[in-house]
Amino acid sequence: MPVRAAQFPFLHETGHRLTTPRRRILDVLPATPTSAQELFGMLRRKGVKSDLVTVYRTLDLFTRLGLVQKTQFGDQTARYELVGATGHHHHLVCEQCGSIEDVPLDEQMLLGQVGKKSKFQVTRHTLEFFGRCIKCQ
Amino acid sequence: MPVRAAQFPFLHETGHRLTTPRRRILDVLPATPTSAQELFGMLRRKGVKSDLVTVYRTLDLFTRLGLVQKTQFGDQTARYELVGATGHHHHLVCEQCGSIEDVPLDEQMLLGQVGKKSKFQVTRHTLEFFGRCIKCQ
DNA sequence: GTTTTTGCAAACTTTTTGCATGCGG
DNA sequence: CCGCATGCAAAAAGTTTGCAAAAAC
Repeated sequence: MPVRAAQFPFLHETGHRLTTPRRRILDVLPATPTSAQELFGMLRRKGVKSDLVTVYRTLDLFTRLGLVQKTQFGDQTARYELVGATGHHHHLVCEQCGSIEDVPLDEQMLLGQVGKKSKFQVTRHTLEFFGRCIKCQ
Repeated sequence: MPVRAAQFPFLHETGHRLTTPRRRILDVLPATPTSAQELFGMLRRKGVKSDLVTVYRTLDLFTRLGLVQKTQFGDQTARYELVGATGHHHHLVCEQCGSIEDVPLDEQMLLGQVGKKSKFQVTRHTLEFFGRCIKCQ
């Protein structure tokens, strides 16, 4: 598990503790956008006793540390995904079946366009596509 | 008010009724992302008695009709804006003061990139930038 | 007249907060 | 041991639903 080994120092370096709940959440966190409730369910199913509040707090911490990326699609649910090996990418969200496909895109040009049009200092961005997946067409 | 005059037939054509609450909401709806609560407050301040539930239902209808665009930034609040004259555009959201700047971008290239990499059929997309506005830098 | 829409109450979902207890370093 | 982190209970915030009364057409 190179991912886990690589993530742990991250906590210590920033003055946070490596606790069992945090390790468990890191164990199940996929690289696909997943809600806190879903993660909580995944832990339960693995027989790990956990608390939804801890899941939220941990995801918030991981997001602040840059380990996790938080996204929101149409609904009012936040989704979290491990940034890990896959790196920065975007999503194709099927409005019929809810499936999510990852897609890497080169958006340098967009950032360049923004820079030309405004003095706004961009630190991050979200880019999501909605429509029909191959199966639902 | 060319906007209002242009919007109203939209309702009738799709079998919906032109009611006072809908007209009032259209009156205050800005072309900048605004939450249901905020709109409700704007109506109150104008002395218009209204109901938050009606605001939600109306915004949902307008969104389905394409009059309004729904977006969600980091928080769990949905924001709605009139699509009207400004047309499709994106947002620069300041994470310090919450101000929102509009920015028109040419994203054809991105859609082209998606088309090359996947058979997914894109119907709409969201693209938001976060960072520091000019004042907050 | 009859069908859509509204307003109110209440439910529901997701997320946040407060605080005593527990665990990591 | 000291202090950050957890778990529990409860609250907050945002949104949705059911239903009788009102208003469009």
